[in-house]
Amino acid sequence: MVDIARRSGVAVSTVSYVLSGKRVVSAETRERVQRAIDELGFRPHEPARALKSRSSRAISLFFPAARHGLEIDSNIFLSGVLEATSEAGYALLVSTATHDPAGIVAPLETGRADGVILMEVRLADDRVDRLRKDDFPFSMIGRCANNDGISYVDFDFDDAVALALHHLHELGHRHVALLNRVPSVAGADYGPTARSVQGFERTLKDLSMEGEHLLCGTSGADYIEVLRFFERVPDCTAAIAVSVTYAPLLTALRDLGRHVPNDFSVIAIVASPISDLVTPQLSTIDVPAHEMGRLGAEILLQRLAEPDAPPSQMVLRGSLTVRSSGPPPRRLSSTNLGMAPAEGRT
Amino acid sequence: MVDIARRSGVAVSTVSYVLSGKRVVSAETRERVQRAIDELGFRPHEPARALKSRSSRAISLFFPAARHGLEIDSNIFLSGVLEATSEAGYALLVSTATHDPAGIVAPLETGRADGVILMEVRLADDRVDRLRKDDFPFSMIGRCANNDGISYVDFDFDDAVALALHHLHELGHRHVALLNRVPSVAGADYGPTARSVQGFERTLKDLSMEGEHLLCGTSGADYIEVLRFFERVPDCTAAIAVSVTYAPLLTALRDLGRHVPNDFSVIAIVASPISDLVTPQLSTIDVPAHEMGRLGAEILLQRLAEPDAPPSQMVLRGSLTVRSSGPPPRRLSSTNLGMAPAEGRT
DNA sequence: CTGTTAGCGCGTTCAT
DNA sequence: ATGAACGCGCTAACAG
Repeated sequence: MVDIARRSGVAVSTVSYVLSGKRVVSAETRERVQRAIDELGFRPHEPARALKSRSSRAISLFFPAARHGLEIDSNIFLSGVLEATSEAGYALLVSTATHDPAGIVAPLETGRADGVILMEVRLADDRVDRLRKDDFPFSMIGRCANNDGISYVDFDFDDAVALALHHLHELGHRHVALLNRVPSVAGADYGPTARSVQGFERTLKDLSMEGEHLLCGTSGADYIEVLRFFERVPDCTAAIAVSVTYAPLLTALRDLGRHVPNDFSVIAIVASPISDLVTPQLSTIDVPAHEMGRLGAEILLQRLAEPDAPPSQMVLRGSLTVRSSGPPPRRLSSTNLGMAPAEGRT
Repeated sequence: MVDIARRSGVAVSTVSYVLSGKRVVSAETRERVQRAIDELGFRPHEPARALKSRSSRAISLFFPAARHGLEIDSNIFLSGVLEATSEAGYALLVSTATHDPAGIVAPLETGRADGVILMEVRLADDRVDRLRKDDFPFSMIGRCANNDGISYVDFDFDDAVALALHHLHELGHRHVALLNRVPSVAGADYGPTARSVQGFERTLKDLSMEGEHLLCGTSGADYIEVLRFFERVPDCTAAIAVSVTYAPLLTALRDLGRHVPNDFSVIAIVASPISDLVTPQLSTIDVPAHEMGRLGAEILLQRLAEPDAPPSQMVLRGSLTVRSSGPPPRRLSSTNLGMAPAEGRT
């Protein structure tokens, strides 16, 4: 910087002001300085800037997939976060911390990041308590039971399941399963699981339907549990699959000889572009993961810009996309083991 | 730091040395200093450390998924990278830069990162030229045509396709399609595409088989192209699907009434844990994405530690996992449109 | 084995 | 509209 000051015949402070724009600089000198900057290929040194200004212009994202490899959705969230941060000129750090509260504040305490975005938020989350204690800036993709003063974006799983259930009811189903991931993935009181069950039970009652809640793993042979279940409960003619649980479900149904969608209906709740990867194509409720990532970052950046502004809290609702997959559902009744969706229970 | 020096009755430099371990400190004073650190909850300020030591202890990963949302694999690579960096005490920055060479050097030039990991490497890559020009430390997940002096990990797509083709030949297939993603995703001369085609054509010749190379998109209705193809070429009884192309393929086959694996064989080349999500379960060649991410980071970190060490260059080979999906392949010949795998062409 | 001290590159206050 | 000078928190000589 001293080089470029000399080269353009000004003081270093003037160079700084040209860079930051925090003081009026005459058009002429500004241009002269700018030329020197371009010619020397000068780039301001971030750590020095951060040291002096006490702001790293970076935020840290707690990234779940670092631990359990199957969170294919988190990718989409990440792309949204990245879009927002880079537009705002912020760098994005991904942190590998677990749910341990000490890990989550490390980037903040060491001055690596100005704020943190949390994912996989639990209804009662130690990390949130820790961040609140020192009033660190953060936002959440997801939400707790008590969210006073916290900015977050969340998806309305309660509503999504209700929506799915209504659709299945219209198709004639009267006995439906809800599949959630095993708690090991996101902890015991994981918001989406809790709230999807809530919506499930309420709507079952409203529509006088029967239903079962199933927790299942996704790797390897976990599908056998699912298979056993549907073997035991043949009346169950449809399922709502949250996230990657569609995989064990579809494998189990295939092994049971139940054809989707002719013999069995499935609605998957998945991050939006991933629904294109599911085969056979299923009706889905798409989680706008990219947008949620973007919003999650934006509300944090806003809080960094105006610390005293009121928190942004939003819950996004999903909408149903009906896909007709494969041949139209004319019945091939002789080959069926299960019930036909159009008939329901007798 | 001056506080903790006073509190433990030593000089600030001693505190620094306790922290870094770069000088021998007597067990007694070390413990005294450490106690003060713990009591005051002191954490060294990273930007200051970086300013003085000219090292950010951070590396930057160029993350493809920021642009096109469907690279579900990149997640797995990321988790591997994250594992290695965090173990080494490095922070991980994800960069949203495109293939533009200016973007890739930004974190290096501003002192935000000490090195860069590249993904989606092209056979001739501008970014690589740029990094080489200023001798910036970097590693690649993937490789160029000319890799002199560069550390990289890559997957042997040539070998993988050859392996798949041999297996299909043993099953009796004589006409096979290779599906790659459209070039728009990764650029015109994308290594995996080029090398998979290479392995395909060589092995076709070796085994006297016929084959076709197909580029396809994955979103929405792209599968129709694939459907048209297999309608036009009914002799083709098997396919090798690279990455997410399995989705349009399976959808097309289903719409054509060709049952997998009874009427048609598919081998997918996918990042390893993702193969569990594919329904129906397919025989796969798994790309060890997590391990590749880990290695990609490790070879960069090693280069940062010993700049003069020879570069590490590794090409990982895949192995075939045969999955029997659904009912055993007894033939239901009346319902078939296509050829049976066990019979091949007549 | 430990203390003293001079910057690292930038932002910013105070002067002019 | 511009310059001079100090210090952010830490590291690494150099001295003892």
